Amino acid sequence: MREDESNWFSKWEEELPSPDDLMPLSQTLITPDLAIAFDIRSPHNHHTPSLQHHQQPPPISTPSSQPNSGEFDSPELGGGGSGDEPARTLKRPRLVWTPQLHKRFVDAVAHLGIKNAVPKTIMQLMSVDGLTRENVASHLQKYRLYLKRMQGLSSGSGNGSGGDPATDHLFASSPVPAHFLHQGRPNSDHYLPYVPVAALQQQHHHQHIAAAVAGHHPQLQPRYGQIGHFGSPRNGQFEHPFLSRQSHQQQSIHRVGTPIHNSVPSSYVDDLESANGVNDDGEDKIKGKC
DNA sequence: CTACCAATAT
DNA sequence: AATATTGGTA
Repeated sequence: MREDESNWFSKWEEELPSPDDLMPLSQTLITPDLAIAFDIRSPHNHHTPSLQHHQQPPPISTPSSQPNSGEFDSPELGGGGSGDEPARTLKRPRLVWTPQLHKRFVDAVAHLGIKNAVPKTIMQLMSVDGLTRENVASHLQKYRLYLKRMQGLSSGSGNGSGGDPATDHLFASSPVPAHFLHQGRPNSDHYLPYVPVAALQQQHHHQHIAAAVAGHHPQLQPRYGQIGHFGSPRNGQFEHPFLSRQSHQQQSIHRVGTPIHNSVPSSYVDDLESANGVNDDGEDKIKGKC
């Protein structure tokens, strides 16, 4: 009855996302306050990678030049206008869940186990700076619905089109760990594999990826201004300019049980996965690293 | 009081 | 449709 333990461990090992793939991801999500505090209102658009700037009223000031190409809106800047900022009360741009981010999310959930996969924990495990609990909670909610939906339908074949564009979207882009589909472990004790690290770290390495790309799907996701150079026109798949670590999140981690302290992986390897698109799931390769 | 979750709003 | 925000509850 309890051989589970050995089992899950084995499974766990197999499904290991590889530490490199896990921990140190970071996105350049900047918190508004921080940005402001640092005065990063860059006159040169420092566009935040995955954040979509919902600019305020772009009243006028059409930036002139290039009607079509660069739409980087510099929010209020542009030189023009808004001299004063709303100082406090800034809204954070909507987070865009890229396949990469989602992957991280799924991995985190998978490794935490559905049971312990709650927003706060997930958030901490993801270690994506700038990510808030609410961001994760919201996504988690949707993800759960997706899982449920998927359980009910296993029949494959029905769909003729080979793709359920309407059903999956982003979620389909990352393999759902099998055990997710039927969870059976409501109670029982199973030790926690490990507890997230506190994140006490400060690094000042300036690594910058500059532009990375952004080829957004021409078909979906219509407006995006990013500079579209770089093309991988028909290549598909997007990449994001990740990087930059700036940890600022700090909360008490009092969670339970087995205090297996683990240390912070200092790896910096970003997983520039090729984001598989639809099809070809290609789980990650597990890099056996011990 | 903090965090979760489901519902609801944008 | 995808995220955010809110409200009730544990």
